[in-house]
Amino acid sequence: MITSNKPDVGTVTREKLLDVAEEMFAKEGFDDVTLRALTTEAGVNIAAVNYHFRGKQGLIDAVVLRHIEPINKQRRLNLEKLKETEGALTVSQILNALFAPFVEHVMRSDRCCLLLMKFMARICDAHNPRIPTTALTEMKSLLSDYVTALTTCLPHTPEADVWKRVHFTYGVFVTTMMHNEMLTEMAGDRVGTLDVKELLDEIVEFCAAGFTALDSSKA
Amino acid sequence: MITSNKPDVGTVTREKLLDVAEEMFAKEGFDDVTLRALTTEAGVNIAAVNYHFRGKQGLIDAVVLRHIEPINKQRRLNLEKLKETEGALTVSQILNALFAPFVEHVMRSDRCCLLLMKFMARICDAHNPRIPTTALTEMKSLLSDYVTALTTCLPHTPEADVWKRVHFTYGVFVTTMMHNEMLTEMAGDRVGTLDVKELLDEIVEFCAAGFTALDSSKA
DNA sequence: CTTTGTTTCAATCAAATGTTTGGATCGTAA
DNA sequence: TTACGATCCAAACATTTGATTGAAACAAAG
Repeated sequence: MITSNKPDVGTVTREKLLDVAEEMFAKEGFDDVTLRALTTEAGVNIAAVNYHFRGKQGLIDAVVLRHIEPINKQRRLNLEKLKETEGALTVSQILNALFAPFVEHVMRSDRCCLLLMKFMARICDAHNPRIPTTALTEMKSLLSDYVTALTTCLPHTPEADVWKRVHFTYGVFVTTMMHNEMLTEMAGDRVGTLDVKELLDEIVEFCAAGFTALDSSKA
Repeated sequence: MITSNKPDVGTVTREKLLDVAEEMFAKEGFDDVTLRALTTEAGVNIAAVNYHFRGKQGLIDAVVLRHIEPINKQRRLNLEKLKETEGALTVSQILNALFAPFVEHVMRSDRCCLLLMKFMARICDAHNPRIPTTALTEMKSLLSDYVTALTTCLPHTPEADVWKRVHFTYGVFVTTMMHNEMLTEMAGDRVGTLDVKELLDEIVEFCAAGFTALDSSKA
């Protein structure tokens, strides 16, 4: 045996870095967080980032994949399960299969909901060069399958237009997650008690209406 | 007389800076464009930025306000004109009054449509500290008036929920404008021939359906 | 105790960036 | 021409940032 028997020796600073990075990246974005601010907040020497993650990008990769992978796995599962059900699917069902894993992941975490939402929204910015490419290709392939499913239940909408509408929906989702503090402000008396599940249902209903309305208007 | 009688003497580098800045900011964002890259592209000395605009932020302010002000002015006009019409307004009418000035401004410009769309999308990122505050307060006040108008034609939706849906719509609009190159890719054979007016109509129809569906489901 | 591998730390490095400076250049008016 | 204000420019400056280094601290094994 070379290393110690206590499994978490030496991994405490690594975990600390991941947690603090996640929080600060969510609040300020990947580029606006300096390694100095991050390591100071974590109570860790700045060289630890290079030691444990081979640099800033490595830290970003680690903290991003930690969240995005289980969510996308569940999304695949949901779609498979949905395909097995008999009868025609509704747009709402499919959109829900796509977004519910996100909500479940957020609520399962012991972390502040609003912060995690914001972090996930930053991950969804597919044009940010800091997002690891492995996450992007997986996301693209996943969306492709969802578009196929959506096309089958929108008889009058060509697939190219379904893509466009998925893009619209994606816009609603990301912007809402990113600027969620505006929603808590609007909630009035129930400040801070933003129900993520409820919010997702509203988004799904809003977008599903858009899908079906444009489909029937082409009939 | 102190200065020359030719009105555009000495303003050529100023204009050049504004034009190049607009294009590069659109493509890469405010922070990712360095003054060196910008002035090199413009064929101008780097000190010109400080001389003409008192620094990078001053340049950003100038190029942002140059576009946002005429659009918001037209938006106010449209809403006033709409209020004067008899009978109840539709959600589509109001959303159109909000977005049409943007399209008209883009098409009136001699600049590349897609670039200008992207630039405007960046301006709409209200949380970017580089966006001049004067533009933000105007936008907030403007949106408030539009929400009031929307509330009157959605009898079952409380104003707080109208705000939420406006937020959704804003998300569709901004994301679509920002990542418009994805849409041209999807267009297939008609690559590059993205019709901005047509695209806006689709967005309005998509979102209007979401507004009315959620209103009637509460009836 | 000595050795070995892992982890931490203060200090330093190299590159990039916005800003500033002091003088040169140019056009115009007296 | 001369004087003057506006404009331009090469060079330098101060700061920040991610990365690196070499030694120290530590724990476990021999």
